[in-house]
Amino acid sequence: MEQPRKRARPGRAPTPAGRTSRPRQAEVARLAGVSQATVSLVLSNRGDGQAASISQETRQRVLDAARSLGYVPDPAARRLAAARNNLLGVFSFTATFPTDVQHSYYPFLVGVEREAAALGYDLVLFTGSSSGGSGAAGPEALSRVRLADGCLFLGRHVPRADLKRLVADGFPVVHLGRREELEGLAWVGADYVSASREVVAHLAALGHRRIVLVREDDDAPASTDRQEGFLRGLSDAGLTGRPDAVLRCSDPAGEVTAERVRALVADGVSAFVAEETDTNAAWRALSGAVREAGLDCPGQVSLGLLGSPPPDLAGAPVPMGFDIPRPRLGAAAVRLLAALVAGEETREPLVACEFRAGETAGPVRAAGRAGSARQAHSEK
Amino acid sequence: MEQPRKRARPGRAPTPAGRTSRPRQAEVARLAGVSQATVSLVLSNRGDGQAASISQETRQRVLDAARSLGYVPDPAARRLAAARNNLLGVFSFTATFPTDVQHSYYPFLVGVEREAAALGYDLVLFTGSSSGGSGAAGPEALSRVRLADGCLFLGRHVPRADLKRLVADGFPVVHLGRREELEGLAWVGADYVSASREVVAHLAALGHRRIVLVREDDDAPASTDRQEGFLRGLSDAGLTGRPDAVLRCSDPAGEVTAERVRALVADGVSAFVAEETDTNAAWRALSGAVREAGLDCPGQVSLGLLGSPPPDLAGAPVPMGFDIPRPRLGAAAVRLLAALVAGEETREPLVACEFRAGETAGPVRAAGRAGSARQAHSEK
DNA sequence: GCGCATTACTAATACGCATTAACACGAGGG
DNA sequence: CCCTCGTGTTAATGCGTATTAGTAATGCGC
Repeated sequence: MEQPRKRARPGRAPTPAGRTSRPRQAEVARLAGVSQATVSLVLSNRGDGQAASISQETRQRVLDAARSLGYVPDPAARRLAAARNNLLGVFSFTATFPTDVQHSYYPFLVGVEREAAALGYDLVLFTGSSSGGSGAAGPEALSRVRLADGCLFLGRHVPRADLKRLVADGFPVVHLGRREELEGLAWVGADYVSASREVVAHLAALGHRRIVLVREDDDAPASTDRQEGFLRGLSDAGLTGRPDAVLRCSDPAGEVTAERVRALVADGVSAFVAEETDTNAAWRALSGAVREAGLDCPGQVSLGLLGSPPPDLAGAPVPMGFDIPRPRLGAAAVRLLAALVAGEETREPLVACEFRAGETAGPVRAAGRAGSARQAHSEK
Repeated sequence: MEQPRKRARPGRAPTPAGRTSRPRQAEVARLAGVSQATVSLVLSNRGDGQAASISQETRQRVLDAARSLGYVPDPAARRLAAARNNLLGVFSFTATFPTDVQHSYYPFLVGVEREAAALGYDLVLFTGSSSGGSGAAGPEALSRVRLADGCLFLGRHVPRADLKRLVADGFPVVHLGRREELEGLAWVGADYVSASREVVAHLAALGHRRIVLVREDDDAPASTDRQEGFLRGLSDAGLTGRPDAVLRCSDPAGEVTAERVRALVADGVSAFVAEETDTNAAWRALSGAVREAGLDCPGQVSLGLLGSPPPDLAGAPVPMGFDIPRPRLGAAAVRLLAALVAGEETREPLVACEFRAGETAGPVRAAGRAGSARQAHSEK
């Protein structure tokens, strides 16, 4: 009668609150007349496969009970119990849905969503800029992602330190966009090298012998890659890259003038390609200059854009070039992440771009010969 | 010494796996020479506030220990213990990120994300089409949303039955877009009535005495609301609504012709407003007819559009009217949902639209007095 | 000095699920 | 008839944290 240690149990109040709590495995178990453990066994084996010694009948009873109660496993508990919860995180340090749609990750998310759905994952969007919740945007912010099985990071503003920490802890992380500086960080990116190379190859196939790349004065990997692809494309086609094949300018609008273009054309250049950047300054300058110079675009001069056309194209001919398959990039990132979560060691970092024929490239005209370029055209 | 029941402890293997375990509160506690509970207390009170009786010294020791070990709380455990997971679901029966950006929920999501972040919630995106997770796309799909603390539904294709079920179970649900048919379902919508009223008020203030609403033959609440607001606006301004103030047509393009518009203007009508629909047929017909009739828009006739301008405006003057504040709608939905989750009973269904001055409305010209069409043109 | 309030902290849960040793029950095998 | 297997199910645990009852220690008033 002395109840040795019955100290009016501490811990939590019997019922958290008035909240009509969602059903737990325990409730499902009660309804099905089995134990909670059985429910867990049945539900985790759901896929069918090697039923771990649960009779068909029991299994069915449990499934029925679960459905009728609308049971859904608690992701947190699931995760805590060292399992997985079929949740993939998506984290961007800037807003994922910025007001300025132009800079959004939307196209990526299209692919991310589709692929995640296909692979059976749901997406948790961690709101990175959140100053809300508990505390500042300190380590807390990034540590929340651990609720998911793995996390996809968008943008280049992800704090290095936190990322490193996650990677070091063995948390599955994939960065969307090239990011080689961080050892062990998985990432996916577009293959600008091959794509640029392909563009050059197409121009070469159209008969162009002198092609000039207009790029900005910038050492981002995206720029470097394009240049590398461009040069490789040239050498593939047996066009030794003359030093003036690359026009690197800090002020495209000022440097790529109609005169200059005309001069280059007179010198034998028959095609130009511009790198793609945020502003697409190179492309704008180039296409503007060509128009101003009174050159017929697909006719006398071919143009290429190493990337997607600017959104404000509006009537202008679609440039030949390549499209960055953003949705596919997103999908690839998800696939990679899923593989990491599953413990596999897949590597699939680069996604191919799609060649876009466009309307700004055509065969070299025989009539378009120029002064010192006579030899170049002699084969016509 | 006989160890009554020491059954070689079941449960999990001593160490889950190779996972490099991050420090736990227990380790911090050991280092600081206190109990785990103390660590929890110190760390959860982080913000400062009313220190729950922990001495400055201990507090500091714990904080130091935590920092030196690089402790980060495990969100899964945190949420498990707190009996909520700070997750809000977002469910759309069509893909959340459709390829066709035009029809996307993007503008809403902008607000949803921002508000969720501000309130300290993360977002779980459920895809209706998703066959993923653990089950088919059947009733299972909708039941998955229960994994969040509450859920936001987008679009009008949400199956009634399932929604009803969720509501009946007391699961916090908010529908984005008016939805009154379902008892007990919380929703947020735009206040078309007030906005339409305001548009009319503006026109009245500019001196317009005869205003005509062009609407399609459709009984959607959105249409009805606009008409109601229009009529109220008229009566506010003391302009008794003549029966012919509303032009309801099943084929706007065919019915709203240049002739008809000219006739109406001749009859004294100085302003037209069109309702907004998917196709904006009414607006297109109206503005086309006015142009065709050779009427100067802000000068001889004022036009209004009860909604957002069509995306393909391209150079045409921005119509006067109102904008549906989609981001704010999203934000309001999140606020409402958060309130429901917290057990509050807030009601904030209608969000005000923003009046847009545009360029298609101007004061009535003194010369534009009615009578016959002759006068209307005489000032030319 | 004895109650009583206050302060500083700890012990003991509980959260919901996965996991696994252990048990119950028959079916053969010797 | 006992013992070994196999099969189906359960009891008991742990994951890492939050919470609360409880304890020890101190201070205060009379």
